[in-house]
Amino acid sequence: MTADTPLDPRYVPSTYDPASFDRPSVTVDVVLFAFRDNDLHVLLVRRKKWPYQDYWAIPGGFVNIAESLEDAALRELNEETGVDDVYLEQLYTFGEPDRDPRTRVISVVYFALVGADQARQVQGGDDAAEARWWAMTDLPPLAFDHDRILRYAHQRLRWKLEYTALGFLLLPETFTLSDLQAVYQVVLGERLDKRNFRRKILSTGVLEETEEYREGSPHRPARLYRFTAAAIELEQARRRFP
Amino acid sequence: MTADTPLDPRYVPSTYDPASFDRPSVTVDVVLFAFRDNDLHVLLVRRKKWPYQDYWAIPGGFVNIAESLEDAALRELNEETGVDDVYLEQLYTFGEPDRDPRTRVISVVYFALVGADQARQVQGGDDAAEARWWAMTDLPPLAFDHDRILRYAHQRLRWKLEYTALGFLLLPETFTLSDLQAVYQVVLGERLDKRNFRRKILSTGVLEETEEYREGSPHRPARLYRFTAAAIELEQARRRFP
DNA sequence: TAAATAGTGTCTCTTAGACAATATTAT
DNA sequence: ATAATATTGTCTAAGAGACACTATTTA
Repeated sequence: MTADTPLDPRYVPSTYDPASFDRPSVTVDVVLFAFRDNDLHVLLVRRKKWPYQDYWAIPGGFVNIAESLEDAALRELNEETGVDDVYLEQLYTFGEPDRDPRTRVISVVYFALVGADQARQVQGGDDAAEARWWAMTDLPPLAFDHDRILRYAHQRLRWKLEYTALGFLLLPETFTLSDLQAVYQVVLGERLDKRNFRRKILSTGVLEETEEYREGSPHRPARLYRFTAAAIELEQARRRFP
Repeated sequence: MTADTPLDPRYVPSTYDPASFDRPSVTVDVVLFAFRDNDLHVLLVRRKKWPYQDYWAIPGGFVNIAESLEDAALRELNEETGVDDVYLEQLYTFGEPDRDPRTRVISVVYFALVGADQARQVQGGDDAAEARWWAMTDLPPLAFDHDRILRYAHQRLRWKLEYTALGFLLLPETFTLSDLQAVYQVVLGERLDKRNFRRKILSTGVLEETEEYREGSPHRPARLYRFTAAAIELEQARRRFP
């Protein structure tokens, strides 16, 4: 019985087709989220060639042969945005045979979050540029199966905010609790009670008060908070375990 | 700035080495768990060739060019075990450049659970055979980075039992609540209170009573339960969303 | 009747959610 | 003083965990 396992030299898989024994290509794509203008945004790039010319797509590219998947993701990201310090985790690997009309492409997709202040580099070109931020509520037509990927990434983000206190990853280094609540409300798509929200977030211990306030508005200034370094470390460790 | 993205024809990655511009190979591996002899077991196969000759490894193989990743996983699994109906989800994609000494191999690893009664086919050969079950508490030396993969799969299983009621996926079609509790205790590595365990599991609604009892022991017979089909459907749907 | 496992209920503590009034600033 | 947002506490309901005795079967 064990003689017809794939490890046996005599073994020939029933679906084997000698004419098409190419190896699939592997890309690494990155779904990068940020919170801008009170809305959740994704970074997309415009395609210049067939297929899906002029459609928008999740940034990504081929893995170099001597580079880890995560390094590839960080490199791609840095090339697109200049961003260096992001929260990154592997999202899912998409490999349906017909997702790219050119050839078999397997995409290892990463999920990244960046603070609103860190990703200014991309902002410059804006509409005419090749890469820009899009509000998740107002996406353009997307190339390949990228709408499905984006929906899944969005779901992962929702899940993350529901079960962890890591929403601050989408905000600048300091922020008010109202800022943070806005992130949660937009991502989760529901209104949250202010008192319960504060109690819950503060009880996790991932935030600490600064001595500063956001001044300049015609109302009481809000205290600024920052996250504790330990918070991210812990989550990264948990995620990166494999 | 966008001129040096990978989408630009002029772009040359800094790590590019023309001599080694092979495409990575892609394998699909499957970590298959079952609960046998009151212990958590994994299915492993023995390698016949270099590298890691005679070491044990997670079963897997190359993806056929026209086959989805999930189909590849199911095919590999069926070839090894004859098992057809398993719970399957994608676990993680491992792609460190040096994890296989022969060439760059990227492994999309799936996580599978099978009822103790369904995987008898492998059981026959036992020690001399090429594929056999190993208790997680007593693993042999493993090929490649497969110990790491196994630890991660084990963690995922722990997580799954902690947050869902899907432990029955490791059991035969009918089982007693004590059987199920044993699964949870072994996988989670802690003793559970019988009353609390039953209350919690039954409250999820994934189980239903049968009219049968397990007879033949010198004590009160235990009622047999089965899971509701809806339970698995739901979890599969949740997982497969992407 | 002894041995062995099956089966069952209550109390307490913690946590999550509903809910509204006061505080502070700029204009 | 008015407008606007910040900040704070209590009550209630539900869920999680600790805990021990009775029931049923075979040998």
